[in-house]
This record gives sequence, structure tokens and C-alpha cells, in this order.
Amino acid sequence: VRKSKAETARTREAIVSASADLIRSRGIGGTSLAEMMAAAGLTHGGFYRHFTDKEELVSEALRAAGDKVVAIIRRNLHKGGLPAAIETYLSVSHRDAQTPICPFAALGSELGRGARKSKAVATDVLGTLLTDLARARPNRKKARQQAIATLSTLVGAMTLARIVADAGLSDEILESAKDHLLE
Amino acid sequence: VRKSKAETARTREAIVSASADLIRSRGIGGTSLAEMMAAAGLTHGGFYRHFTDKEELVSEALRAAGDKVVAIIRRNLHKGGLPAAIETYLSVSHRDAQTPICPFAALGSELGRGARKSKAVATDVLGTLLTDLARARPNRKKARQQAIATLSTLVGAMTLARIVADAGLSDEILESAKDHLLE
DNA sequence: TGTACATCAGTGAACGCGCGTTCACTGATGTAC
DNA sequence: TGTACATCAGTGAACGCGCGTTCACTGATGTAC
Repeated sequence: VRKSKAETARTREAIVSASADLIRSRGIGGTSLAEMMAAAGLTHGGFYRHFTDKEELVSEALRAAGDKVVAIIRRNLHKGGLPAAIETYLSVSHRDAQTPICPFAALGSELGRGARKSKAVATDVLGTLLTDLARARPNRKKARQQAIATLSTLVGAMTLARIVADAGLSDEILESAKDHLLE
Repeated sequence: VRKSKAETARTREAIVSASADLIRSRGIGGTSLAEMMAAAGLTHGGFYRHFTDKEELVSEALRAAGDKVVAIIRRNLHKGGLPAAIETYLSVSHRDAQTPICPFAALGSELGRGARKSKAVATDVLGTLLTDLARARPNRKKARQQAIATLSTLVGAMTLARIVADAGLSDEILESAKDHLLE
């Protein structure tokens, strides 16, 4: 059942897009090829018509996920400046989202031990995010250092808030990090 | 080849201790029961004489790892105050360590999707860490909020520094987070 | 204190299962003339 | 423009492998008398 070139391209994008959501919600190791294909409405056998191996799909899915965070952060920065971006990122709804926004918080420790391709993509996305956050700072000299500290706090707070079994403590982590960053 | 009660207890501790190191270096999903048993000098078959399942060993290993970080942070706080703890945590040697010190940075995203037992242990360890860090703050009112922000920044910066494929950017993340926290 | 028996730590083989990957097959698409 | 053939997206079965878990077996330890 061969498909047209246009349809093949659309199918590939659908697999990448569905996988971007899946890996952020279940992790890279926790998501199988069959699940990623099924999420795009396909069976697992056709996978290798689009990708050379799992690592290739994961790195492309990571790029798609990265583009989404960047877009969301940018939109928030434009609308309400740094405070808006911080409040959106550290919101309870982001913490509890079935599909988390941020791949760094969702996949952080897994990416640290991950494949080269994925790390290269993550590095690129991180660079873009830091540039955007630095632009939102008045003090040009310290802008980049502040951007790095802010992003570290955001990712760390979200990671810890998701680990914690105590709902009150989890909320407190988000609130404290938010208050600290908005001061 | 039955062993004495004392020796059995020592064996169990050895498995937990070896596993605490293994899961921090390879992740929970990336470490098999056979590897954890082998690290303690045993074959995998005897596993169930000591634990009911993998989850039980992982949560105990997490406790052991947590106790170690708490001890290291405490030692640093007593010797050189908050600055010493921050510099040790965000050091290049901690980033590159074969066995990372901090289970939150090493297993963060995995724990977020992890089992209840592990999350409960992580919550407990986190609470201890926050109490210790808050005690190192002069301003009593804001001490806890600052402790949470500091730990978030530490964990986030280490996570990001390990993800990044660019060595220069990785170093910059550690330095910037350090400078920010020491101001 | 000595003897007889029950217990159980540890081994190594085996289990069922899900995984990433491969493959024969299908039929619509793309291409050469 | 029409025809004949090559291409290839997608299916579903099959592969080898490593995993967590189970089990029969061993022999030293623990216990009851």
C-alpha cells in the first residue's frame, strides 16, 4: 500500500510529533517503538521506512519537543515578560500535565546518560532558550549568567516538585522557586 | 550453602550499597537485577532471598544514596558553610563522577515517573536536605524559601550540565549557577 | 554437649514477556518509454 | 496520453535478546531434644 510522497512526509511528521508527546510523558526508555507508531495510527513494522533506528526518532522527537517549549517561553516573554514565563513554567498545571511542556524537566537525567544525537539536539535547544531568557534581562552584563541561573532553578524546581510524594511540599517547592525568581 | 545471620545481613547491605552506586551511574531502568547482584559478588538467583522485588531494592538503594548526599552536604556546611556545599555540589568532578553524589540530579526525571516507595524515600531525603540548607541561612523568615530555591538551582544546573554536549557550555552552566548562588 | 532434622543463602537453569529489529508480502504510487 | 514495470509505505509474523521472576538443588547454619 504505497503512499504518495506528500502523504509519506505527513506520516513521518505525525510519528515525530506523537513521539515528542509520548517520551515527555513516559520517558525515553519507557516508550517503545510500537507505542510511538501506534500513537500515529500505524503498526510497528513500518517504522524502518522512516527512521534508521530508535535513536534517530528520539532525537527528532526531542527537537520537536524543544521547538514547542521555545515557542511557549517566547510567547510568554512577549506577552508578560519574564514573570509570565516563570509563572507558566512553574504552574501546578505544568507539573501535573499528562504531557509535560519541558523536555529538560521531563527527561533530564535520562538525557544525561543518553545518546550523542539527543544530547546535541538538547544542547541546541538549551542555547536558544538561554538566548531568549537573556534578552528578557535589563542588565546586559549579567544577563546570560542570570538566564542560566533562572533556567537551572526552573528545571530543578519542576524536577523536584514531580519527585515529591507529598502534595503540600510539592506545591511549596513551586511557590518558593517562583517567589525567589520573581524577587 | 546457607550463611550465618550476621553474614546474611552483611550481604544484604552490600547489595544495597552496590546498587546505590549503580543506579546513580546508569539509572534505575538502566540497571538490571543481575548487575546489582554481580556488583555485590553474587549471582542473580539469590536476589529473592533478600528482597521481594526490584522496587524494594531500588527504594532501599535510594535511601542509602540519600543518606550519603545528606552526609556530604552536612560535612561541607559544617566545614565551610553554604559556599563550601555549593562549590562541592557544582564542581566539575561531581558532574563527571562515574558515580554521581546526588540521586536527585542523577535520577530526577526517572523518579518523577517512579514507584510510590521510591518517591516516599526521595521525599524524606529532600526534607532532610532542605532542613539542613535552611539552617545555614541567617534570615530565619526566608530561610526555607531560600533553601528550596538553592536546592532547585543546584539540581537543575547539574542536570543541565550533564545533558549538554558542549563542554564549554557545560562548564559555563556550573560557573554561572555557582556565581549566582554565592552572591 | 551431642545428635537429628529443619531452615534457608546462594547457584544456575529455566520461564514468559516485551523489546528493537528484520522480512516476505500487498498494492498503490512513481517513472520510463 | 497510455502502458508496463519498478519502487516502496505499511502490515503482521518472526527473530534473538535481555529482563524480572521462579525453581530444584546444595550444603552450611540454626534449633529441638
